[in-house]
Amino acid sequence: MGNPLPRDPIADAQRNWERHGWGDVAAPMAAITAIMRTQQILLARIEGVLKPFGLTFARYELLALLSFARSGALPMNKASALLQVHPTSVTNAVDRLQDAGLVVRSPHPTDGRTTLIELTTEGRTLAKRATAALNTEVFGQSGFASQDVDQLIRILGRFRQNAGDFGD
Amino acid sequence: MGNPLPRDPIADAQRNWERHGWGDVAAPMAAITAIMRTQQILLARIEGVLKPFGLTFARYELLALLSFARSGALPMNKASALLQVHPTSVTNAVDRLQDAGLVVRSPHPTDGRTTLIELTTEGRTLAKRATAALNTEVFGQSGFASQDVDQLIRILGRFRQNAGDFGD
DNA sequence: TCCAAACCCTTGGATGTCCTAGTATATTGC
DNA sequence: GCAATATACTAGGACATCCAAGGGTTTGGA
Repeated sequence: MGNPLPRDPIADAQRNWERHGWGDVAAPMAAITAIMRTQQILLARIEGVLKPFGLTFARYELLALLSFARSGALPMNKASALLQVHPTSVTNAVDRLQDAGLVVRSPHPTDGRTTLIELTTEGRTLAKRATAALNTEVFGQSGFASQDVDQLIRILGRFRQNAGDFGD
Repeated sequence: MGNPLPRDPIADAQRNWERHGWGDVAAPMAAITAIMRTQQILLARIEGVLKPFGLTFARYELLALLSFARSGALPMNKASALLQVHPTSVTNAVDRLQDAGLVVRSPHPTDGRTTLIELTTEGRTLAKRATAALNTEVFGQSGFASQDVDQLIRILGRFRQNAGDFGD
């Protein structure tokens, strides 16, 4: 989408903030902006690896989640909570995965309000192959040094907990 | 969108990865997933602060970029490069900002292909107010410890450089 | 018992992102 | 000088996310 810039645009923004009298929040601004940009880069890599499988990241996440459920099935509201996305996003993803024959919807045995999402055989197979691809092509070459990975997990873990993502 | 989960879903995913024989990439997977989730949380906070101004983050970023340009104007392709988004995304944002009277399009004086985006007076004022709000309500209370901010800037800065975002 | 409140999923609408083309203008090379 | 190539912006389409609203199901208190 573009060639490398001559200079780091986020460092420039940080200098601009300082120059305009916001020196006290320039560093957190830069850190947050860097997180946004890093997410964008990582998402693009992930989507690139998943494209040959006909998957997007949103659909892959759902598939992977189901593949780790003992029964291979989960209620939609559970999936929504675990993936931390809006219920309508799950509806959307399930629609497409179902069209692709990777999951099926089935009624909950005891609660008429709830719909279960269940992996099909093809869905389970594809999840396995896509996971292997992501592991070798993205996570296995993340570009983060080992100790930086630990730092990220620690810093972002604490942040997410403070943000109310999970108790414990 | 949901209540806090009893346990950290990313830590769970990491354990799942290890249990299924991907222990060597489980940590980077967890770090990357944490970045995705953190971005989601931060974006929601930012959008919440900008909503009263009638702005989204995408539009705010463009407005802020223009407000730091000496002349208050930038070619669209420059904005696309600096914000590191697709040109069509800039077109989209400019359409809406122009409808809101915050920017105007004007022809480039010497290059007939190029369109300049220029801040209006209202645009400049709104950018200033929105920046103040973000600084006090988001960046000023990011929830990251000062030394963690430094770590993030360092780790993510190196990552972005290796990813080809900028030279230097 | 039974009705109101709570919960679950889906539809429809607004935004944003990217990709692929298409149109217009500049630049380059012969 | 002119054709071929490159660059800039925009239109249309595919996806994803969220919010608001609606219809069906359960639950809980009067």
